Amino acid sequence: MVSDHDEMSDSDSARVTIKDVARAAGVSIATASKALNDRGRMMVETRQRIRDVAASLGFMPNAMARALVSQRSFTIGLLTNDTYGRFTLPVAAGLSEALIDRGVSVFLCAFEDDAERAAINLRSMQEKRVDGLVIAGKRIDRGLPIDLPRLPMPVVRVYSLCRDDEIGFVPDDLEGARSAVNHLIACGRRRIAHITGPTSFHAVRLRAEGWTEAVEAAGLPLLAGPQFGDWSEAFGYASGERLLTLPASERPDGVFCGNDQIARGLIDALTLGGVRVPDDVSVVGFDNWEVFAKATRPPLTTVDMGLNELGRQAGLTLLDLVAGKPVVPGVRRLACRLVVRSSCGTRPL
Amino acid sequence: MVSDHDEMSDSDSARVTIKDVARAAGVSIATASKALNDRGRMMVETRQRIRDVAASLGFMPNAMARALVSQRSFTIGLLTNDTYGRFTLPVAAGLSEALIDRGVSVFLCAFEDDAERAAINLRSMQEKRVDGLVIAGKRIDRGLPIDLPRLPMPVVRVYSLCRDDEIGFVPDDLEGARSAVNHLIACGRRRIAHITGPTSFHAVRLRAEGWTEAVEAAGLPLLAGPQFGDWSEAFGYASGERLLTLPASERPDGVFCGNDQIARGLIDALTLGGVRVPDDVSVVGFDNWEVFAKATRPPLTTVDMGLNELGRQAGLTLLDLVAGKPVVPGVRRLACRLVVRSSCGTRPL
DNA sequence: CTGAAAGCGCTTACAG
DNA sequence: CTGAAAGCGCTTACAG
Repeated sequence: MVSDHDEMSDSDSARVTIKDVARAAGVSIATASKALNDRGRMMVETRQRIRDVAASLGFMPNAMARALVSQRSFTIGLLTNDTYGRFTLPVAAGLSEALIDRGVSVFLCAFEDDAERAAINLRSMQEKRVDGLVIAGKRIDRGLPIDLPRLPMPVVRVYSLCRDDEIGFVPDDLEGARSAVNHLIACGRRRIAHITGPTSFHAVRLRAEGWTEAVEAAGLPLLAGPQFGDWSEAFGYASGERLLTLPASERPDGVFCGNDQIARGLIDALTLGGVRVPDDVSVVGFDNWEVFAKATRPPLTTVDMGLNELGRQAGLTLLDLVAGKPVVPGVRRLACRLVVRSSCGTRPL
Repeated sequence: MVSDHDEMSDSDSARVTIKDVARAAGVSIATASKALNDRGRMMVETRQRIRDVAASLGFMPNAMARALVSQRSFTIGLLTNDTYGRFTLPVAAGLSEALIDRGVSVFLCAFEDDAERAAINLRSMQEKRVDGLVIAGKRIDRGLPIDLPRLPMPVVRVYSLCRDDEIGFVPDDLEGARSAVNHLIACGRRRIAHITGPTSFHAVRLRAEGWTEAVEAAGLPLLAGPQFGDWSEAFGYASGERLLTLPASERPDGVFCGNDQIARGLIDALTLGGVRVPDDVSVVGFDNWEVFAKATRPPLTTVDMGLNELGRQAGLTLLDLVAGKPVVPGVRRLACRLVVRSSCGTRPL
């Protein structure tokens, strides 16, 4: 049987309270509190002695007691419907990293798109008195399947739909797309196609717009326009097979794909059909999902959305809000970053 | 400026305390508490009236106050060094789903293999008085980069090294491997190879053992023995190219791969070399990482480790421990499940 | 410079 | 059946 944790020795830190520290140091509780929190004025030796005693006793302040009086729990909730964390995980990593240094911990509430579970999680966060909420989604044009009835705490959104009076962080898809296309152009490509996901996604429309703008700005042809499909490797593969049926003169020499999976499928089909990447066709992806991007043959040049940074910024902004600092509402579009690998060949200097 | 959350109306639920409920219902605080917690004896009408009042006021009990007196925070910590969540995310999903129904929330503490950050997170969990800790890793033969100095709360491990006197949950790699090989045999394969990760992983050794046992039990040849390499698609691809150089008679007709990425690379190389999967060679993977397994051409038959269930069980066991129930120490190996897709052909009935 | 007291929002014996 | 009181572990004015 396992019960180590309740056969406590005297040094059991969880049970040491500030009262024990005060007694051991021969001071009052109030003084102990002040010494440990570096507040008020007192003799340096007294302060140091109290701290030494606390350390030797293994004292750890009870955050819940502290929260009760300070009305700050030093916790926040991360609500997401992205259970498998394709987007949320990098966001969560950036978020907690930024917050842990400030003593705040994050509750992870992930639920499939199930309104009831969402409500349970939300209620739980309210009872636990989180200082704020980060709401993270898996697309920028959808909210979560809960309405948030005037929550009594600040909310920040990440990679999710965001009303004008709310605060949100999303990647700058438009600029990311432009940089992908400009890279293809810099690599000497002139016939640049765009193969991407379903038009119902706002991200798809933004990326297509970026493609259009950059292609037109360079005075190049828009070819057949963006090819919309779904986000899968299978669609990329099918698109590749279609390109193979084109006469070589009508084939694009560069393809900007809406995500890495499409790019992967496309490259596989081209390779199998004897078209060389990047020699014959350059390909750029979107997402920098490393497990895909690095494993593609050749490794994929792709656009990184900076999800980590999105999480970090969201966390810091939420903290500002909690502290009562004024924050301008609206959505922030954070810069994407092109990660160059080998699928476009070398950019001429 | 955004500050909705502090322009509170009277119905602001976060500020409604049990005192408000008691006053509005015309009873004492103690009575209100009893009514809301369904404890003690009292007139049903009184109880109901108090509840109605609480509901109409939007009362939500302050979990921290409650925790302070009950000495139970109804939170647990999930400590992991698997920042990108390949393993931890399914575990976390299973864990929180099992716990949310019991009112317990989970703190996510992910850190790269960085002892200092680990220590900060651990300390934070202790100050927040989590009821217990789940420690999740990314391999079954390594602990986290922290030593856990006799923690004052129960600990359960998932997908991580586990001492005999601790409690841990891991997948049954041995049996999972056997079931993969037996499936190949049932599909009529006789020359079954094993291509897998580095021998330094205990999981690799267990899976190789399962392969050996199942192959020998069927009276089939062990061929060249397991081919150890790394976990990458690139290694799978190189292995496929090597198989292509073999005379057809010496080629395996079935391959059990140590993970899905190796299987993916292998299949790509075979396909490119004109060897058909599953017609000429059947392939089974390990992990059921859906984004890979489903996108492979053909879709991959593979072993699912049941990480969700691992998380669920870990959560429930941790709750037992918290409740003081005796739990037999040691590591539990949970069954894996073969997910049949198309990479092995049809199993003859 | 230090301490006694009140209070954060609850629950739990214990009286009535 | 109901309520007054003590207490969970802290912090924060406020006195001394």
